[in-house]
Amino acid sequence: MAEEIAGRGDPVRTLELMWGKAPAPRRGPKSRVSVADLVAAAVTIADADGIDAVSTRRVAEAVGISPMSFYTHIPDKAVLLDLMLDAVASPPGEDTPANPAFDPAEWRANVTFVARAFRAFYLRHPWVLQVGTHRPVLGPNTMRAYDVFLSAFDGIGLSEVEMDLSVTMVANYVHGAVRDVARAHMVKEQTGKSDDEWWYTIAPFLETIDFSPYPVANRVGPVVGELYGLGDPDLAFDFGLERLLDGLERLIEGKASSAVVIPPKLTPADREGLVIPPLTPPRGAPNSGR
Amino acid sequence: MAEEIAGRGDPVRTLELMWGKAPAPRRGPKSRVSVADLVAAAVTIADADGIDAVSTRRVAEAVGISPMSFYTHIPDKAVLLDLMLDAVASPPGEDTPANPAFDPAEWRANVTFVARAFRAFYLRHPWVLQVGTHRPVLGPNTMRAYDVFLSAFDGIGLSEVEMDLSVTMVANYVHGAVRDVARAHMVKEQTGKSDDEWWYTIAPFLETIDFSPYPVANRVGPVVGELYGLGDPDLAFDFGLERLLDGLERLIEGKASSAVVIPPKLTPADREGLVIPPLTPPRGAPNSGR
DNA sequence: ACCTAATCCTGTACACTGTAAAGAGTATTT
DNA sequence: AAATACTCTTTACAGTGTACAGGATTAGGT
Repeated sequence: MAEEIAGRGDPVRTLELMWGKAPAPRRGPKSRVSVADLVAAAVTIADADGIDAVSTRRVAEAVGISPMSFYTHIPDKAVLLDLMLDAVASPPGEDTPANPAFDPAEWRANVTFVARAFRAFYLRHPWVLQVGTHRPVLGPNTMRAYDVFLSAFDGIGLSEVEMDLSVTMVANYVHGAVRDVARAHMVKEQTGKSDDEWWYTIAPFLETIDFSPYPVANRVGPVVGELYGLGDPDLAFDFGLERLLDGLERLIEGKASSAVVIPPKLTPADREGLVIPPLTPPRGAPNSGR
Repeated sequence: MAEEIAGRGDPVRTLELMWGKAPAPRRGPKSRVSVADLVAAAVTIADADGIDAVSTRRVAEAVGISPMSFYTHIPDKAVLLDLMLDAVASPPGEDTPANPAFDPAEWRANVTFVARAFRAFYLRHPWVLQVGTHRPVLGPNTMRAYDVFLSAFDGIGLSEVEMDLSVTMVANYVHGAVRDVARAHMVKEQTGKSDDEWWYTIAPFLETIDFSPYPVANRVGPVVGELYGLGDPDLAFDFGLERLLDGLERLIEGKASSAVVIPPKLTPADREGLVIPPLTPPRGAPNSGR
């Protein structure tokens, strides 16, 4: 019942493993398995049976070593989760060109594209939504995804800070919006019960309840329900995305003349010379440019 | 390692417990504890020590019964999670008036208010973010929160469907945006390590890495880092919210003349007469109207 | 060739988890 | 008084992450 949270292991050790920069062992027997093998096995399990099917024992068994041998290669389960997140952020078979050609004139289409790709990524690996990451996963694949994401906002008149904030905004929105759909998918697979069946199961009970204390919901709910049945996640996603794009457009239009939106409140400059990577890389990768 | 997902127990039983409509027992000894006691204890534990500290044994012990007696009152741990979510959605001490007076003329302020309140709710109960809900929590408190949320969008020229979509959009955005902050809080409390320390720990390693394959990120990252240090979550939140509001404003402005935005694609009308509650109540409550 | 140190792999063990099963005690209905 | 329905308890099982100790294998230093 340890909760699934990545980013708790020794951060440097995690990064070393993620970038393949762990110092090569000088003595001792050759490993029968590699870290990549373990991570790949874990991802396979997670894709198939969900994140709670990923146990150190099962991963070890999948690659053919004994349970405790897992810890020879990966110090923690938390580290495994980090490695899984970066591994899945850009599937090997679907590499993207080094610099995706985003025409700034088509920025709405570009942002829509990366947002949809990001969403598709979550739907392909829904377990990612269940892994809480309280630190950015600074792995190569995640960085790549962040770079592509950022590129969609490049050259359209936004400052660097605004670009980062915009990526964060869209990524956050996508993350929030995809939850319901992804979970619905998972539940359908696991329990075989669709949303419709669930509603019909509880409908008799709901009829016994007085909804008058919730007047607005009571007015809106039935209308929405009749028009869209039990909800159209794709519609909801596009609706929100369009609003976001309109909001961005207004920002871009107003940039030329209007006041600066982001106040540059400098922090004490004792960080000079320090390599500070991006603040909030998206968790996972858009499967962009195919 | 069972994953924390609510909404898996018998839905009707869950609803009965949530609305206090479980049939009163006709015989047998009086209960020493109530469902509300158990839920309250569980929430206390979650608030204090995080969601993975909430075990059936610990909850039972907290109310003074033996571990298995838990199951006399609550069928599942999944049901407990649902009950916790609705219980926390509107703390007893902070009740709101039945109809919060939202002046439609001030809709931007109103939406900002509910969004901020929603965000504050997550920061007060960060464990809510770790509980995956694949079904809406149709409890009284959650309904109330949804109703208040909806009210902020009422009377400003949006259709019912657009109101629902707008609430969903804002709720999704807030959910996504609050993750990092909430987790940072939790980690700070649990490990005593702040984001800054984490960055300084990994900085030496990061300097050994070639970031040139990520040109845009490599350009944006340092600028953002220098201006805002390790990130200003409040700023990022407000930035995204302002864009959202601008997008909504454009929608509202264009409503009078322009074409209908939402195509009314009717589903087969075999749902007539069925009471269909709101599609996607927000998970948790804005602490609105104080 | 030997010894030592580093490394991989393994078995055992512990404290947890959710909860199934069975039974003991208690209050109400018949 | 007997049957019933309910609360609460004990025991038990299959899982989990991982600490610890030891055995097997390789390379470097002598």
